[in-house]
Amino acid sequence: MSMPHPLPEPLVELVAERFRLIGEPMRIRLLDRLRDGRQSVGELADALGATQQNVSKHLGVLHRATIVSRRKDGNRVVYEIADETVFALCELVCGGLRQQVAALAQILDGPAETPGNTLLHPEAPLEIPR
Amino acid sequence: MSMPHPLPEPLVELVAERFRLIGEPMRIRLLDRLRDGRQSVGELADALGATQQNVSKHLGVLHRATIVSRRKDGNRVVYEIADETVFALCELVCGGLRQQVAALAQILDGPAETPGNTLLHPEAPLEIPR
DNA sequence: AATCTATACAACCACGTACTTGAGTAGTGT
DNA sequence: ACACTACTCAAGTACGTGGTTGTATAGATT
Repeated sequence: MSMPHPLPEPLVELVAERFRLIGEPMRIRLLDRLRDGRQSVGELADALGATQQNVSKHLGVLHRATIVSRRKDGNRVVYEIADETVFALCELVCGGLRQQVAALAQILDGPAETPGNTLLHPEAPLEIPR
Repeated sequence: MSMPHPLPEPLVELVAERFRLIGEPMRIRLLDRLRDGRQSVGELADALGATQQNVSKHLGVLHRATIVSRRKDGNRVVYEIADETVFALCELVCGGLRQQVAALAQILDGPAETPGNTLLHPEAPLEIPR
């Protein structure tokens, strides 16, 4: 399950788009809300205090990317998570952030000798002054 | 190792920024090249056929986000991956893409009855016509 | 010292896109 | 048939940012 190494250009583009797609606060909020199960546009709009149009637009984007699925239910349109991997992605990112703040905290507290810490770059003299 | 559920707003912002950061073709190319080990700005610029300034700029962004680390080596500045999780992220994304094309292929080949396929939304009548 | 190389920084432009506002279209109920 | 609700689509605006060009600085070379 590994990627080709000199990452072929089209793949680069695809992956970038995917990340860019998720890298939007409103869309992350929507996905987070959808963890509670399928919900309609209006429900999501109310919950997030956003306009119905804006929510609809963002859901459209997520749908076109097959990250959420769409279902008509009478009058309303109900969206649902279609690609669960997004949450795994978020978990990973959060984990990375956690590691960074942990590394920072450790620096502030004191150098307690914990090797293998390549996160954060406090190897002092490496910084370039101006 | 789970995230808080009603994702707090600041976290939403942080995560989004992280994704947006990686969701840039040039930066993905740079990270991909750095898998071969530490490299200087010039080397990367040559390898990618990009201007030195542009590469430097993007590396600066990645550095500020602590995704790469920076080291002065004589005349040159050498960059290196600092947060390996980015590759895990790419793997996950690629996996997701793979699943999607697999699902698509399956639809094209014929409905061979493989349940649990929530990716892609070919549950026909759910689409909204115009 | 003078020059060459490698890099970062600043200003600029062009383009994409998030959000708003306004209009159109299904479906529901009276 | 009419009104109401829920949603999508389209146009307009504002802002962020990727790429270019030009310049400044640090280190190596002669």
